[in-house]
Amino acid sequence: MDVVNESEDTRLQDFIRDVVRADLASGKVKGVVTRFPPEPNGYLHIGHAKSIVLNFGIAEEFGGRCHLRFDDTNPAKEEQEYINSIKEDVRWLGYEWGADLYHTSDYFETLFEWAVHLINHGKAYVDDSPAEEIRKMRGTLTQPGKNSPCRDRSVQENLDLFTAMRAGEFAEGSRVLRAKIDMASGNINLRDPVIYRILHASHPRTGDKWHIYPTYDFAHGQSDAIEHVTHSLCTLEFADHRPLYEWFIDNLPVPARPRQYEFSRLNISHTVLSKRRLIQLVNEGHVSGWDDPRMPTISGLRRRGYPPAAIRDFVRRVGITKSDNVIEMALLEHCARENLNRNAPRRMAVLNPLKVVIENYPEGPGEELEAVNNPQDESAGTRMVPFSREIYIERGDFMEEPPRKFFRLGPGREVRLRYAYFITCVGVIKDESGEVTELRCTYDPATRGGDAPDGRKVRGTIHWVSAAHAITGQVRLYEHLFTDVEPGAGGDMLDDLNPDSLKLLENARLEPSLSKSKSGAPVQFERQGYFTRDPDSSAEKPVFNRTVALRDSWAKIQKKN
RNA sequence: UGGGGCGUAGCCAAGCGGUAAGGCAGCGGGUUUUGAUCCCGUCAUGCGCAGGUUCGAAUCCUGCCGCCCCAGCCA
Repeated sequence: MDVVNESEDTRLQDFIRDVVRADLASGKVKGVVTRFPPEPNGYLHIGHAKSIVLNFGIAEEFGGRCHLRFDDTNPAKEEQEYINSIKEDVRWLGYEWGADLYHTSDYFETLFEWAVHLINHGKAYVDDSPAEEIRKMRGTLTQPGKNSPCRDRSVQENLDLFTAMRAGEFAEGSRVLRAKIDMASGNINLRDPVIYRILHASHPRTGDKWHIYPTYDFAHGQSDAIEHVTHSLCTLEFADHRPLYEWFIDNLPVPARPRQYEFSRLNISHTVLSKRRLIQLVNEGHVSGWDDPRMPTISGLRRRGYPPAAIRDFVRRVGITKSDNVIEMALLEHCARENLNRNAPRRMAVLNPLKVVIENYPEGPGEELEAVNNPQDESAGTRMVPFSREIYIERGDFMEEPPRKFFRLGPGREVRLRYAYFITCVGVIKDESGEVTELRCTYDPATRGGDAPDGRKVRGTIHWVSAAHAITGQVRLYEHLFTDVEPGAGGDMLDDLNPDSLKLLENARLEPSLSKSKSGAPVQFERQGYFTRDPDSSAEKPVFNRTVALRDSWAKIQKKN
């Protein structure tokens, strides 16, 4: 394979990479530096993955580096727990920041000096107005704001007040420092934005050292400058902040001039990706936690069994643009299947067991039959699977009155047991209520391994597991968390919760080799889907989560009729 | 009624004045010891709408229309 051509073919194209290439080509920047700047106040979700893959990906592609920077300017809502989970998730996604781990709080002292610099140049002032008053004076979207009565304080008075603010001499919320820009600007962010507020909260990293904390706007661009970030990539809602970002860069003695570029955030059908709504799902108990396999969080996807490579592939396929979008969940699922098809070893598992007795098969321990581990990967080899007179098959693989095109088992019908024998159904046993409790079958010893020497064909091949050898486990089948493409579009997202998003199967019968499977490792249950062992598993009872079902054209045919 | 952003197929998305890439979904067919995978075919006389410039326009100009974001001492 021609490696050079391959990398050409897969070269990613988007407006941000265009800018990076141009800046590198013109010599505007000598190397590219990006950053992923999460606020440690929640768990990462797949929307963050888009940003992570973009930022770390660009650094990788252009031989630069990507910083991991915790944007920890608000001690009121940030916690160490989140810092830990974020690091774990970024690593799991396949990225490493090396020595480039930073915190905005590392720059608090510099930021303070720069605020003083602004005051000294008459470009910032302390405002004593209550929050409510400041809000009123800000004006509206269509009407200009009004100048605060504090706007023309002397430099000295501002300095004294700001110093006292730092010393913790004022009550929380009693005063703020504002940049003096333009109360009549059409851009509300320029109407004398608050850049420091009083917060008597203990910070996870700086403890009780500070009583004032910079706002996002006053911290972000300057942090980028301090770190010599060249391309500061963020989502569209920050586009309005860019003039402010640049105003600080223009008015402060910063060591570099980073540039901000905005792209649209990721949206996915049948789920929600806003921090607020994710928190609500967790806090109100609609899911078991941040890592519930139905959650679009990185930890949820991990527990669900999504390979990190599939997530990277997904966000790359989605692309980077400035248009609003809602990506169909089907694309994410496709990426998972494509990866798992290549990598997941195959096993047999009967989710809804129905006992089958093979009347002409000898009693006793049975035999072992060879099964292929992965038809897509010869190097995965084969394994031996025990077979005996009593087995379990899937209830859904038998119908007493099969409709047209049903290729599986029915009275008098013959099917192939995968890697085993052809069997024919010769009897159906039911209980008083009429429910089928057992099937009686005969097998053809000549079809051992699954091939008929006489060339006889069967339409169906079904999976099975030896009753005496099977281990019993719990299987969790997941569906979309929401029934609606856009949850909450019609009001409350809770109205759109899918009542069937989790189905528990307590009595699944698993091929014995499954007792050895490791949590997180993918496995395909033949004819059903991709699964992974859940950490809830116990020694006696393994638990498997369904990552994604196999495509099912039979279900599609049934739906049509 | 202010400022910013965006409109190419059901969902994404290339395209940068020379006659609409690709992926997902869908549909049709072939192979198959997974109704899986894989393979083949099909899917925009059309690029929000209306004018204009040009030999030629999704690309340039003008005017409309629609959608998203902004009035936290959140990020």
